[in-house]
Order: sequence, then structure tokens, then C-alpha cells
Amino acid sequence: MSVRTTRDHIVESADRLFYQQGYEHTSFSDIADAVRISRGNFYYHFKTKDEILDAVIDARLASTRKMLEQWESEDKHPADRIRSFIHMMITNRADIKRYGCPVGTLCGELAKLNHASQAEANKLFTLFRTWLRRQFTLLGHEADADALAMHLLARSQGVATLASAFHDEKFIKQEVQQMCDWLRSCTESAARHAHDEHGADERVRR
Amino acid sequence: MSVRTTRDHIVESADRLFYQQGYEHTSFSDIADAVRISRGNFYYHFKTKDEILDAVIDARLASTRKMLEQWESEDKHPADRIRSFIHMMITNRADIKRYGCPVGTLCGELAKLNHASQAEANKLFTLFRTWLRRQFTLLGHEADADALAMHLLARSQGVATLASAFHDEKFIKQEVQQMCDWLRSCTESAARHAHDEHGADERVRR
DNA sequence: GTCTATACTGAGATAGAC
DNA sequence: GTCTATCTCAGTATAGAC
Repeated sequence: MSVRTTRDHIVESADRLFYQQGYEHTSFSDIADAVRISRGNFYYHFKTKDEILDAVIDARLASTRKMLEQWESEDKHPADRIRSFIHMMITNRADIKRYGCPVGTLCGELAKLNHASQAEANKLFTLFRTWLRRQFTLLGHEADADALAMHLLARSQGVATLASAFHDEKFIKQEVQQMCDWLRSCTESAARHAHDEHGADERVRR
Repeated sequence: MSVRTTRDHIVESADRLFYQQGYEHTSFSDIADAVRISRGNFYYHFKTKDEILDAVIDARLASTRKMLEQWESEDKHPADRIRSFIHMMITNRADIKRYGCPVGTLCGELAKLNHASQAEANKLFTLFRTWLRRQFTLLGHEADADALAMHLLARSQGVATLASAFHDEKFIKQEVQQMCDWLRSCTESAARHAHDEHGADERVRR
């Protein structure tokens, strides 16, 4: 397997610190302290802070792709895959409560800074959006798959924002439950739709 | 009427800049330039940047209270009041698209900075939460009024976050429509509930 | 109440020794 | 590849003249 280089350590620590403290609020010293290298050494690996940000975004894109592929291979039914997405909020609830959603807060910050890497960071959202859209299409929602994907993404973002503001994990659980209920009503309406079109022929296989 | 003092100008400009650029990213020079006073003069009115932030939060709290009171006096039916809240996203869609929600992004930033004024900023959310809860209670949703208020707040936040990331005003309109539909289903279920309990007696007056 | 001048700090970034 | 020393610059903040 690959060796964990100093560069990897930097990206890893920067990733965590950007999430917990924000990009701008995190200084080179903060990262250097976390990695336990000197500030000078830093510049051997990255010439500017923006370069570190790009590396962090690339790392997040890669790990997100991996996660989505895993859900796709683990769960055969698209509804279960979408449930895996929703359930992610439960898994990460402690972090979400403290720091919000890593994607939403980063994109929000870069938007205010009018940062050059805004578009790159937004690809994280696009990754989820495209993946969710595919799952909803598989569920039989060809026409409104993108709207459903955006709707679910938005609800997740909102839950993360409020859970963080009110330091409320219970709210995450409540809303996750509601999102699961909503998903069920989606699958049912799709099944009815398939039924109307093709008689008893089930379009979605389990 | 009250005279617009230099102090008012500072708070006003800081409010706008904090929204557009973020609190930390906005420097004294930025505000001084906007107000067209010297950086030195600044400190006659505010001793620290944190003091300006507190003044901005106070101003936002005051204007939000005023807005909520106005909705309450304009619309006699609680469902219409809630619709006024939802419709706010349409009114402010241009700003939301560029900078997100003023409340959500400020609270998010202060959380990452672990800023002392976090709690004060979160009062903005509480203001909306309490007001919405009251409206849902009036609608006959005593038991789940707070959950409904939080749900609606969260959806608004999510819409703002995604509209900003994808620079998509159309998405705001779509989701606003859905929130209105959702609200209608809330009022209908409440009416049914009232009907079941008290016969044809309408609990919600118009 | 407003200005100029200036002190102080921490951040990003570079040079060069080891 | 890692270090120390140093530079530059922007940001916060103060002092004191007008």
C-alpha cells in the first residue's frame, strides 16, 4: 500500500482544520503545529495556502467518490442507497453538531471570500447531486430525478445548519426519520406510476 | 425621527459587508472605506471589531423583530403569516443566490471561529423559531409546533445553501412552491384533527 | 467628532544552512 | 526533506493634533 508521506499528513490535518476552524481562520502555524513540522518546511510541499486548499478539495472529492461507489456496490436497491446517504447524517452527527456539514460550510465560506477554488469545491455538491439523481432515476423518477436529488440535498444541508446552530443532535434524528418517510412515499408513487403504465409489471427490482 | 449618525452608518455598512464578505474577511479598512471615514475615527465609535459585530447583531435582531411583528399585524391568519416567511426567500432571492442566508452564514462562521458572540447570533434563529412555533400552534398544531417550525427553518436554510452553491434562483422558486404545498397539507391535517375532536367546529378562524 | 501618524501583531512567504 | 532566520504586508489598535 501507499506510504503516508508528509504531504499526506499536511493535507489530512489541513482538511480537518479547515472543517473545524474554517479555511481563512486556519493559519500555516496551525497546520504546522498539527503535523509537527516547522512552518518553513511547509513550503517545500506547497507554495501557497491556496495550493493546500486545492489538495484538500481533491482529497475530499476522491474520498466522496469512493464512498458513493461503496454505497452503490453494497446496496443493490436504489432506495437503500439513498438511505445510506441519509443515514450519513446519523453517523456524522457529533461532527455536524459542532461544525456543520463539511461541504456546505466550505462552499459557503469560499463564496464569501470569492475564492478562485469555489467552482472546485462546488463539485463536491455536484458529486452528490449526480449520484442521487441517478438513484432516483433508477427508482422510476426519470422526469423529476434532479429535483428530488436537489430537494434531498437541501434538506440535509438545512438540518446540518440548524443542528449546528442549536447544538441539537436529536433534531438530526427527527429529520432523518422524516426524510426516510419522504423517501418511502417517493418509492411508492414511483411504483404506482409504473403500475399504471405497465399493469402489474414492477419496474424497480429488489 | 432619529438622525442617522456616523455610528449608524458604520453599523449599516458593516452589516452589509459582513453578509457579503464574511465577518473575519471584512477589515476595518473595508468598513472605513464604505462609510468614507478614516480608520482612526473608527475607534471613537467602536473600540474593537467584536463590538461592531455585537452592534450588527443587535441591529439585525431589532429589524427581524420588526419584520415579524409586521407580518403578524398584516396577516390575520397564521397560515398567511407563515407564507410571508416562506415568501421572504423569493423577495431576497438575488442576495441569497450570491451570499446565502444572512443568518445561517453568520452563525456558521461564528461557530467555526468559536466566537464569543455565537450565542447572540443564534438568537436570530431563535427569533424565527419562536415566531413560527407560535403560528403553528395557532394553526392547531400544539403538540408538534416546534418540530414544524424547525422543519421549515431547516428547509429554508438548505434552499439558501444550495441556491448559493449552484447560483440557482429557479431552485428557490421550486422549493418555495413545495414548502407552500407542505404548509397547505399541514393546515388541512390540523383542520381534520380539529374536526375529529370538536365536530364541525372550526378551531382556526379566518 | 474627525483626522494623521504610528505602534504592534500575526499572517503568508522566502532564503539558505543542515 | 527539514530546519531557522528573516522579510513583507495587512490588520487591529492607540495617541494625540485639529
